[in-house]
Amino acid sequence: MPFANKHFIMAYDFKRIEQDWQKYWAKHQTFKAKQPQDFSGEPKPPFYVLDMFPYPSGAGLHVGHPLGYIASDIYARYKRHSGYNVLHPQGYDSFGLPAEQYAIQTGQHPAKTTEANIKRYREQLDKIGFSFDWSREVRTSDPKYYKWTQWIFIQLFESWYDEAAQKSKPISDLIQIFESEGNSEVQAVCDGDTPEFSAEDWKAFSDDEKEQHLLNYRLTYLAETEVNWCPALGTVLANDEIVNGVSERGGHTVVRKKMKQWSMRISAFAERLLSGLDDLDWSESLKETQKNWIGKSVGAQLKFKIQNSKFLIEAFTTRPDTIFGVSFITLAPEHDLVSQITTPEQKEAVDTYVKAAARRSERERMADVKSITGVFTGAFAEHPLTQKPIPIWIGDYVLASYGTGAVMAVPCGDQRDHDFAKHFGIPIPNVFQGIDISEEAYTDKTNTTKIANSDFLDGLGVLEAIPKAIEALADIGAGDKKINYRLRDAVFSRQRYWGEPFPVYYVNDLPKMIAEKHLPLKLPEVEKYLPTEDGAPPLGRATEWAWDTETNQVVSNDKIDHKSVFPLELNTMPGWAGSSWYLFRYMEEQNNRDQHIASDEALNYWKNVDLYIGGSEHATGHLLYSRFWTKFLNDRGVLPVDEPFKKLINQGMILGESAFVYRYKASGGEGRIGENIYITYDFVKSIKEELSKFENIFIRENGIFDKNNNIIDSEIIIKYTPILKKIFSLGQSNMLIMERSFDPIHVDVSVVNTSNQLDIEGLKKIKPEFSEAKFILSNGELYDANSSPLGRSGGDFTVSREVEKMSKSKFNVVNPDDVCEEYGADSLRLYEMFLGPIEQAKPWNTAGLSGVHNFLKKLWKLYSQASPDPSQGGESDFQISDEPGSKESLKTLHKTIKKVTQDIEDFSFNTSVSTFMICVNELTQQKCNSREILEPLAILISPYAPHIAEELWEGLGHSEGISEVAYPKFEEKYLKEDSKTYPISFNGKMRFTMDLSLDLSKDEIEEIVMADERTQKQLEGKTPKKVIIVPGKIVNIVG
RNA sequence: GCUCGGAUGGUGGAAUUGGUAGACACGUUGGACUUAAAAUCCAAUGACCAUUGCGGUCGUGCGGGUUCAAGUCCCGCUCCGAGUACCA
Repeated sequence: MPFANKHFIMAYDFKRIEQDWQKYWAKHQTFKAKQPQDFSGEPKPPFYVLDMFPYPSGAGLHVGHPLGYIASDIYARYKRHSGYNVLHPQGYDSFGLPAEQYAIQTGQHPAKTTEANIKRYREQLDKIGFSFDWSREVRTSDPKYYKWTQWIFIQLFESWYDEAAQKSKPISDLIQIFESEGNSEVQAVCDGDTPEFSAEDWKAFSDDEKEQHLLNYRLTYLAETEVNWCPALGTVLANDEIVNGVSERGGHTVVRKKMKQWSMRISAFAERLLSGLDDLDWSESLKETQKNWIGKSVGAQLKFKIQNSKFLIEAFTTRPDTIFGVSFITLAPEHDLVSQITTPEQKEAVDTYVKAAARRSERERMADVKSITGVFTGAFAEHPLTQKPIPIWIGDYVLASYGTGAVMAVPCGDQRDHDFAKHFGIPIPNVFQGIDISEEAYTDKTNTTKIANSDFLDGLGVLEAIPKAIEALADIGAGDKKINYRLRDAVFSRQRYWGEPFPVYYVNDLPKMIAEKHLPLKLPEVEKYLPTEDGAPPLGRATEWAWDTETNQVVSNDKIDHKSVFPLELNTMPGWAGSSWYLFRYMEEQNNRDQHIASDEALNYWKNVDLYIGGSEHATGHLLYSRFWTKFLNDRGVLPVDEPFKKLINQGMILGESAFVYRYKASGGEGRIGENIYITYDFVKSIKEELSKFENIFIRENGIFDKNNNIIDSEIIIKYTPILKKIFSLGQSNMLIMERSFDPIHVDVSVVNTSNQLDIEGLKKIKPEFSEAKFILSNGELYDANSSPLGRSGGDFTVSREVEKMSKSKFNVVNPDDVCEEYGADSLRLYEMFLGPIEQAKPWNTAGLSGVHNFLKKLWKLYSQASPDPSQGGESDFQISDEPGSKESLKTLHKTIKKVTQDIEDFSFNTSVSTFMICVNELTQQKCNSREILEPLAILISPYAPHIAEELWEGLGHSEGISEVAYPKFEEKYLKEDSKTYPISFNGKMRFTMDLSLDLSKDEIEEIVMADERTQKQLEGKTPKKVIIVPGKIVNIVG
């Protein structure tokens, strides 16, 4: 902490207390969850509280990370007090890109850095006093763990999806069906271009052909998918690694290119992923996000013949009723047919366009609605009902990965089609009765809209026309009803080193699985973590990366003979592989994990996560993938549940308050002062305000002028003239100052105090580039390397602040270790909760910590009237009376029990901290030291501030820890009120209050209120029109 | 662009089912204690007007609406944040 070198003598010695109890918990394994077989008598009901999987980054934890952990810890501790056997584990999602990037830069093995990062994470977590059961820790990069990730991959490979049964089934079942009846009848989810075959055909296929066909059905399969390819780096980039269309590292061009990759057939589960949401206790907004992501839409898939060609274009539409309004078709530039149907005259234009489109990211294309681009292919499709020719265009607003990559464009009914048609002068036929579509499309879908100019659909409402149109199209084989999902199959290959290897080798280019008993297939060693020179993934650098099918071992690549030794897969799995099933691994204890994900007893006992807390940024990634894998593993009998997380709470982000110093930048060639002058923000702020009036300012020997050479005589300028002259005294007689003369530069928040003053020497210590810098202080003095830091003449140097995401690169990270050091873990825990609602984003402000810290001191005092000085080795001197609590104190206590219990159930932790503050303030006022009150209070607060609670509990004379003591019971009788302070309002405005008995009837209240002289004064003799009385709430007199 | 959130004093936030806006803290100011500082305690603190006192007007991002009563419900906007399919 800035400038903090204070040693207070405090009665509440949090350092000693927190260390002692953290040791005690570790020694007694206080938070170790029991397995069902561990209970000798009556078993406790299970309750599973889980935090989202942390990635152990090199930066360590900042105060934003523990927010969710503290909330879940409070809930877990509360559940222990309420008699549950709580499973509250923690582990690491330890595969990932950052470790690999670091490995590329430094050559260090990612396993090594990951190990070090985990160690640091653990130290930081331990200091906060979480009630984690560490005996069950998992790490995704541990071969004992990823053995089972690989195993699940194999199960997916060995499965297909039976659409009729809505269930995944073993692939052997499908083979049987193929043998007996071919594939024409089976309702299986498969690739769009799967050809039909009979039982005879099947039997006649070679083994390789059979395998080729089965790949169309397997739940994980190889397919051509588009990736962001960076030729210069020879690798595929994440969208994250692309900034403004070029690679973040090096700024190289990125193009989209097709690559053969593993995919997961998550789309098969779309309907179940959607309907399963209904039974989940998740926030409506999160469910809504998933619903929209899955994107179910009902419509028709239409086929358009292409004139003079054997090809068909398939397009999905939700508006088959507008079929007579089609005036063109747009294909995605990547669409397979583009090269086949483009006419020679249009070839050049189309090729150019396709190339340009490949350079734009999908997101860019989606976001950009303003520029309308496209090219005519020269080809025409045929309208299925009118046989009229329809021009085929390509346009980058159509995405290849969405639907069929083709749009049947109806400009009168869709705004983008309308814009496109207008831009290229394509006709816009109107199919709506009495609607003007000359300016914009008409997108209303209600039945009151009647269809026109549409042959047999004329006069029908939209909702009646849709089925009729589908029927007509189906009759001539041009289309059918179809449910479409936006959700696409998930690409599962990564061209990375630091991930799970696929348990796959290739025979004749066809993938074969390594037998389960030979798992795990361990990650090989490589000399560099970069892709190979010819663009293969990093595993292409491994010299020992071939599979010997006779010895069932990884052997040297030299031995590859494609007879018994085959090449292994070079890609690795994505981050979400390990995190999609980790919750089930925790259910089993470490020593019983070899033979399975977890034992059936464990899986059946814990079932799924009762409470999951994590960020909403996982809404469409992790939370969808893990639901998918859970459903799959449930289908295949591995898991007893089909949803992973019953209740889910999203934690908001904690933002950082970045600090900026302002560097003077000489501009326009007029300034020759070094670039290393920093100016206090008070000054920059004032001068910037002035600049908004004058645009820029010239400083000359004879005064300060605006750009028209008029002397400026503003107050501020006069005030700052000495400083301005000082800044520029270094030689220039003619200086220009403009808005951009002051560059904000991030500085570390640790060298700035709560009054926004910079510790210049501190900054120089951590940032050597500032050692020669000159600082202009608020009193106009110059502070530089030559002037003695001790000789400062009272001037401050201030910074400006801005709320931003907390990140290392913005130097606004606050480390929880520092907070624990200065205020203690209990203060940190309380403060993180006190900051605001758990689900809301909020800025971190260290200054506020003293509030909760003071509260803990007051709490301590309540129990120990006169504690001796702990630095003298004094024991806590608790002053507890065995007298019963006063009526008042009992009321305070029970009010607190009621509110805090309700708050925990509602995850409203910030308000419970306030409630504790009110409670302690009241009890202090009441001079309460009764055991009857203070014992339940210690239990109430123990989920929030467990260390102090344990210490108080011990001080109260208990030898067993507090963590499983029964939670206090609320009793209504202590809160009984017999009167209420009524607000008396006139026309809705409160004017005064009156204490009235709650036994009074409406009429009695009215009588008393009307008789009051204040009422008469307000009414000024007038008779009120109406008097509204809500007993127990309010009186409103309407005049 | 699309999807999902959010906006209340100088700051973080509170406010049950529509019923006393600003609880609880931070900060600031003043005071007590002290040689002094820290710590601690007490008081004031939405803005404006009035003031000896009583009091009054405005006020929950903006513009409308419903209601006896709106931070809360409805309609239309503005700005900010997250996600957008290879960051985790």
